[in-house]
Amino acid sequence: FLITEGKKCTHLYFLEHGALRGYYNLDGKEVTHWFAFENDFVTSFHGFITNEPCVENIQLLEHGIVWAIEKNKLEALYDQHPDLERLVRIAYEKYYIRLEERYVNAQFKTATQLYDDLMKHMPHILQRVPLGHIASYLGLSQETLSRIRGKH
Amino acid sequence: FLITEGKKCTHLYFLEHGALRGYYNLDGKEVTHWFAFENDFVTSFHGFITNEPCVENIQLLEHGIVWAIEKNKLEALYDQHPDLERLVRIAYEKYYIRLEERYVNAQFKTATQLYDDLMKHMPHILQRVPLGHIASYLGLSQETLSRIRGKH
DNA sequence: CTTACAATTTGATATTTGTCAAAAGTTGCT
DNA sequence: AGCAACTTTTGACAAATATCAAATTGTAAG
Repeated sequence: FLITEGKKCTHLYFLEHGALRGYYNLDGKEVTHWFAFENDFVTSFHGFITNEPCVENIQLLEHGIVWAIEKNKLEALYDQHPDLERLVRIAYEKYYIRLEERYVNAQFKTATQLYDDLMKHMPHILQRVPLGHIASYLGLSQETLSRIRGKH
Repeated sequence: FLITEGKKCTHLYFLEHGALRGYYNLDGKEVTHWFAFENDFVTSFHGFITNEPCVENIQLLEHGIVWAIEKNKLEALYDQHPDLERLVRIAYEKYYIRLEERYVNAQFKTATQLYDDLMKHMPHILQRVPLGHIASYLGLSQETLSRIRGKH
């Protein structure tokens, strides 16, 4: 685990190699809300940004290489290198619209469409991650996802 | 309308006073995906960030005051004033976690919980916006929302 | 190879929410 | 007041997905 529920989240991580999952507990269930793979920046954004104890867990799913930088140090670097701050601003822009797209999809597509989209955009995920995690990532029950998958 | 579907979205707006709604068309239906009120920054982020023609419409729901700045000018200002870029970075951070929260709610709460949360966080919305818009904002049909509302 | 444990699939049924159609309520205008 | 257009509510029914339980399959260790 990189981060666990209730702790402060003081680092931004960069995943050089491997797979991570971010999830939190809701009514006793683990709800996966993202996966990260090679070359992703990762943290519990809510905790990192607000400095409140974080609500989610970040779990390593494979062996991998992760780099970390402390929030304080990152902010000190912003002062020295406006270029870096620009890079981060642009990263946020990209992450924002990516999330926006996921939001719209989750809300208005059927289970089958969600699965097909995932197959198209992240086909490798199916080999690397157990089905239950994928189901909760898509907001479906594992049984529903299994049935959808059966129809091929 | 501040922005309509298919056009380039070259401005960032600041809503001093009034109410806006952002929506797009899906299978012939209008899907509202956000509202904005006093003191919100607004644009069609996807279009603004990628420079692609935008997919959404931004509509004024009341008389109001809106300020606008062109993307080019804003970026020129970033070069002159790193402080401004910082401000924008921080704004993106806040918008990001707000969207993240909405995402999780939409996916894992029941219709009734969504409505109760909205009542708690944006009670004024009900006086200012027609029910149909609110329903699609929450990802519900208007009939479902009406029935939920009836139980009080 | 066999056993034990975990992950996935299948089946039966229940719940939630959506859809369509009609009725009731609002609002603004003349 | 009375009409037209729009918004909200109500009812009957259909569809999608969740839930619970059990069976099956996959996997790693000894």
